[in-house]
Amino acid sequence: MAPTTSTRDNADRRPDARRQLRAAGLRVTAPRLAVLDWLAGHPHATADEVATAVRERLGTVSTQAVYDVLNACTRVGLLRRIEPAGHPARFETRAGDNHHHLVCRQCGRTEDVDCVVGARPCLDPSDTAGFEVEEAEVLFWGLCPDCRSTGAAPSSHAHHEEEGRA
Amino acid sequence: MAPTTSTRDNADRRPDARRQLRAAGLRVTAPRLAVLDWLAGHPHATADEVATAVRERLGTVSTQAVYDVLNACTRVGLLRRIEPAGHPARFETRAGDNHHHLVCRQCGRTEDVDCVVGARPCLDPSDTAGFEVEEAEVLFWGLCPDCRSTGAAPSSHAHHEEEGRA
DNA sequence: ATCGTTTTCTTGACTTACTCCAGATTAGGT
DNA sequence: ACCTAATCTGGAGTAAGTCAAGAAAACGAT
Repeated sequence: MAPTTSTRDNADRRPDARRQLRAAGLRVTAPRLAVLDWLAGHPHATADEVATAVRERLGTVSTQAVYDVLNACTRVGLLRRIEPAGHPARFETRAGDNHHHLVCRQCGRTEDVDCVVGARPCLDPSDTAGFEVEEAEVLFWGLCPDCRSTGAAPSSHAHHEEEGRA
Repeated sequence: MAPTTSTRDNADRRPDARRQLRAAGLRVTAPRLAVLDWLAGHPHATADEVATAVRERLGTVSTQAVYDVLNACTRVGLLRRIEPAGHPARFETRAGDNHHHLVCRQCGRTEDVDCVVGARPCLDPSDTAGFEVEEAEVLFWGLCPDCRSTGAAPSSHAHHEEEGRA
């Protein structure tokens, strides 16, 4: 949040990221380092949040670059993408272990939940319908503490706030 | 798929839908009946597919009307909306029971999976972080039979087909 | 240290899947 | 049959992300 870092390109602040990128066969670039570095301290951020943070550090970074970085890192497994229905995608550096998420229906706030079961795919469908199942994604939907206190209980349907457009 | 029905408004083909709408406090309209009726025989259809099907039956129906119907019915629980990451939302009439889904990463084909556990929320997170958990959504990701045979194994990262844009 | 190749970043248009708005239309109780 | 609220129509608007072409870096070899 508070950019205590100087304006100059501080590409080496997190040697981790550098190493990880190399190991994954990706080139080490300032935007990539900045994304990985910042995301390590701010899990579950949206692409937009990442872009803002990275720009604060590096100056100008194109939206496209941010998406490219996020996609490339996700592809090689350095990042994990979570896409809760109705909310923009969120990214986290905690990838690889198989943990799940708790998502607030209202504000989209996302928290980690350790896997209830254990190893991936962690659950088995009773009938796979011929599919080759690769992963079980578990999402717990609810209301975060903040949204709970701000009224608007999601209990029964039809409260005047998500009311179609009548 | 084959509209064996005559072109005229066959609003009564599915007395079920009529009854359900009334019970839910929604007005009985031709688009609503058509949507519910068709969807009953074509689960996991996208809004676009629904629109096409409904137009085949009723002639002109606005996109907005389709979305309104889908949203209204979802809101009162006559329909369930599934929104797999990276794919448009899908709708099904099997709502209320708590079953899960199997989604093809490639083509988005969706199939039902009966709940492994039982009653909602069906799973409990170890630590709710202060959230009021309401539902556990389980999505099994994989490849459907068709996409499996069309090559493109999703096994390891970086095969030339989802290659960012290099 | 410099070069050349390959990957990555920039700019900016475009797409998809929806939602919003204002006004015309219609359902259904009385 | 009427009235009024609920529902549709048509068209613009939005959010989130993708595509494309060329400029600029990064890496490896010289």
